[in-house]
Amino acid sequence: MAPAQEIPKNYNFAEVEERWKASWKDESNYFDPDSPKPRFIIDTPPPYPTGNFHIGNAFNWCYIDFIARFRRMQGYNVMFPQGWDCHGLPTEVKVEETHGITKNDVPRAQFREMCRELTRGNIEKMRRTMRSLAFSIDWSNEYITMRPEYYGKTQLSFLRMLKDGEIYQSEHPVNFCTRCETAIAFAEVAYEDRKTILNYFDFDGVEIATTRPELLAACVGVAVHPEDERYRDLKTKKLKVPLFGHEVPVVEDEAVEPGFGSGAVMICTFGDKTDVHWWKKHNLDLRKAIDRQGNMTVIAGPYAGLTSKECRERILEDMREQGILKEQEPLDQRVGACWRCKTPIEILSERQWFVRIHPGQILEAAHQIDWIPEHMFMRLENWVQQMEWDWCISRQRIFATPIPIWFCAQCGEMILPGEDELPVDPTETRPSLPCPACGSSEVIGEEDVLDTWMDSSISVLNITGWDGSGVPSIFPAQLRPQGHDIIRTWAFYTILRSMALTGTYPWDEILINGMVLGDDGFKMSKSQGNIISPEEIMEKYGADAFRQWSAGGAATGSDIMFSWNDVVAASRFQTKLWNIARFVLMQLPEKMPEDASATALADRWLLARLSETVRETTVAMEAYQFDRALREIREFAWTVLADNYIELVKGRLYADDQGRQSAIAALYTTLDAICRILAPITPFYAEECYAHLKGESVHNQPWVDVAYEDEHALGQGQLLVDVVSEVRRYKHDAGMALNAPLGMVTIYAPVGIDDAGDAARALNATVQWRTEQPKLERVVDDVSFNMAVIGPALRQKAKGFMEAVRALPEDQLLNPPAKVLVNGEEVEVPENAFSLQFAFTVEGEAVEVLTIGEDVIVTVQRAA
RNA sequence: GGGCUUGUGGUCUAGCUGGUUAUGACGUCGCCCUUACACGGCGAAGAUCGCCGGUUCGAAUCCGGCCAGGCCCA
Repeated sequence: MAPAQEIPKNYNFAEVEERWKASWKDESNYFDPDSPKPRFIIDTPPPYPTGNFHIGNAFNWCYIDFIARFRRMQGYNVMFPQGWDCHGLPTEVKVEETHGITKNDVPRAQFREMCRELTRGNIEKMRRTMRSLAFSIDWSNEYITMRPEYYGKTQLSFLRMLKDGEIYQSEHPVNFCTRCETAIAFAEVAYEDRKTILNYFDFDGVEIATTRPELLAACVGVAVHPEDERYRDLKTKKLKVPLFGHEVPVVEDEAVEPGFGSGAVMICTFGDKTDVHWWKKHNLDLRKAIDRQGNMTVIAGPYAGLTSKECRERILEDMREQGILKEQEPLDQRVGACWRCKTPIEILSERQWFVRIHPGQILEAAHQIDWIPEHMFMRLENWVQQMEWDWCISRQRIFATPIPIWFCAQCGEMILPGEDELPVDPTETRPSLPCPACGSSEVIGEEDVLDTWMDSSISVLNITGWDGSGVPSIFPAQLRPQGHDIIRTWAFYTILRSMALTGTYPWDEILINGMVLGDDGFKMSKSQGNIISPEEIMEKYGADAFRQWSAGGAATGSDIMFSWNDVVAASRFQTKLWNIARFVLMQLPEKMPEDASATALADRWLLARLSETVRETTVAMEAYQFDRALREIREFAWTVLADNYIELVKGRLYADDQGRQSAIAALYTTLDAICRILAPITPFYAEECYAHLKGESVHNQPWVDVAYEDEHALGQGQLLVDVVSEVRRYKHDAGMALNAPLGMVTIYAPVGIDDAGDAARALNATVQWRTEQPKLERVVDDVSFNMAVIGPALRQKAKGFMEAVRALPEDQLLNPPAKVLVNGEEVEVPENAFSLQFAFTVEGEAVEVLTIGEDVIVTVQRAA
């Protein structure tokens, strides 16, 4: 314990946080694979290494750190790993930007190395922010998806699923970004509102409305509603496509809306998802009019080589010339666009790799997981139920995990590497054996790479030590924390792959956090100008204040608005708490006596309240209700400990009599406990305070266990506190300073109370506790009813009953009858149905009368 | 258009398995620099709990409709 004079007057968060950050050891947070303790494995999100650990990440990680620290103190063997989801387009784009090249200007291997280099630097920047925020990450379990040991596992998982028939390649329509020149999954399609033009034109005698005339060359049919009278004669006819001249069938489909446009729809391969649907259903031809770069193909005839936009204009011009363009009108529509570059996506038919989706199996697994909050499960359910086709996992990019496959140049046979050869890059190396089918050694390496979700969806398999041989012994993990924005991606894909590779669900619980909004209530974005970085907050108020905002800013699961107010309030709480701690430390002796115990009423009351607080906080932490936990702690520390208790016992502490030992014992226990229950939320503050108190690290302490049951202390202590605050209020109202001498205060309470002189010193008055009735005249002033008793007991008779009681004469109210008459019916008076409020009249001397609750009366006789 | 979700004093927020005067913070006003703290203490004002209807003795809380916002999707 540090001597009082060594305790600085002000809490300097910057100095304290810097000092502890430098002295904490990574090893204290390592998961111990050999530990007999129950394990708690957290499948933490691997962020994309942008170099900027933003406030949304920081908020998410605060939750994780609260849990990790709390569980460690509770005796769990916690794994809090840190992953980095490196692959992907943004890094490729950034590299192209900074080097002033395009990815095709340099060899693939060189381009990858440039991406790796950028990523390494970005990861380092983000690690620094994470350390400043005091996240107790297990750095021995860090994984980086671009490293061979990780993407080798991605490849292994690919081969396993390929062998199991869960992965296949096929020519199928896929969402395609013509700017990025890659296929993308539905999860990567962002929808945007756009204005477009609906063009009406003559299609071999039938009026057709389309927003995409450039796809005319890809027209493979015309659809009408089966009951549409206008097109009755068309049914079996073929129509000739204008400008191009090829013939297409007319098909009937219920899904055609007769009211929209002309009621006849042109089917192209492919304008939108509905086209894909009809194309499959009616078994139509495939005509590819747009290529991977977004240019028109040879089937577009004279328009070949044009961009789709140029083609559209030219076709409309030609239609106008031929007099078949009837009308044009503006139309609002939602357009699918690449989530990264916002280019409208095309649906192209491409040879791609797919993962099979089994909706039933995924939902069954998802049902075995506890979703917090519960309703987030529905988001997954809705997504799974409306999946239309399998997950396209191949990408035409460079910085990603290679698909570990070759094709025989002679016979086309697929050649797989041995699992012990992984990782491989089939564009750089050759298979170790010749083609098993024809013996040729001429091979073509697959150039396509894997969707990055193929990397990140095995995060939990990676941290639990999956090596391809069945289910890891520490699988499934205990918890997956993540945001609700990636339920349909990361959560969904992880469940899918866990089922495919281990046959079981990946985690016991999934905790979904909300999104962080700017202090203006809008999503943080550059264009909105409302971005606030964790660094900016830490610089002004420190990491602990930021962490308190994370804990207390919103209920778990709901979106949270950033608020400087809350951060300032958090910082003030730390200042207050620092002063409390300083006061306590100054009172404590050099060495705490072994046998010190709390005996006085107020001291026992404090411990009983502390016990309640610890119980509530523990329940809240276990349920991930960090806002509730923090509220409990603040309420206890500020109101109960500082405003009530310390004010009450100050006199006793100064007086240096025998009661001082009792108070010191209570304060010591309490400060120790506060440090510990606060440790998961404000690790720096708790550590600093605990160091002064005990000279040890609070993070090595077990979670608080103070079961202090004392019903009497709880009730009587509360009465003592209420009396003191009531008399203080009286002093305040009378215009007296709170420490002004008051004279005589007499408290008439039903039970005898020994307050060890605390009330007298706190009020600067002579205080007498009496159990007899005061010699005052009192009259019944009002009746208050206990609805919690009356409601269930009397139901619809409640109203009449209350009227009947109010009407009783005073003597009957004081001695209530067993029954009262309600609408001519005798109704029994339930126990504790009502209580009386009294008004007092003063006799003789000038005595002020205060009442507390129902049966405590305080008289104040002011000094002359 | 569909699914989920939210709507509480000036601002943000708790409560929402129904029970008398609705939580806390910031802000506002008044008094107080009492030897831990003025980043403090003691008080005060301020809310028809989005609107309408229903269930109930009793609704911020349950049900239905409407209005407004958010997220995800078509």
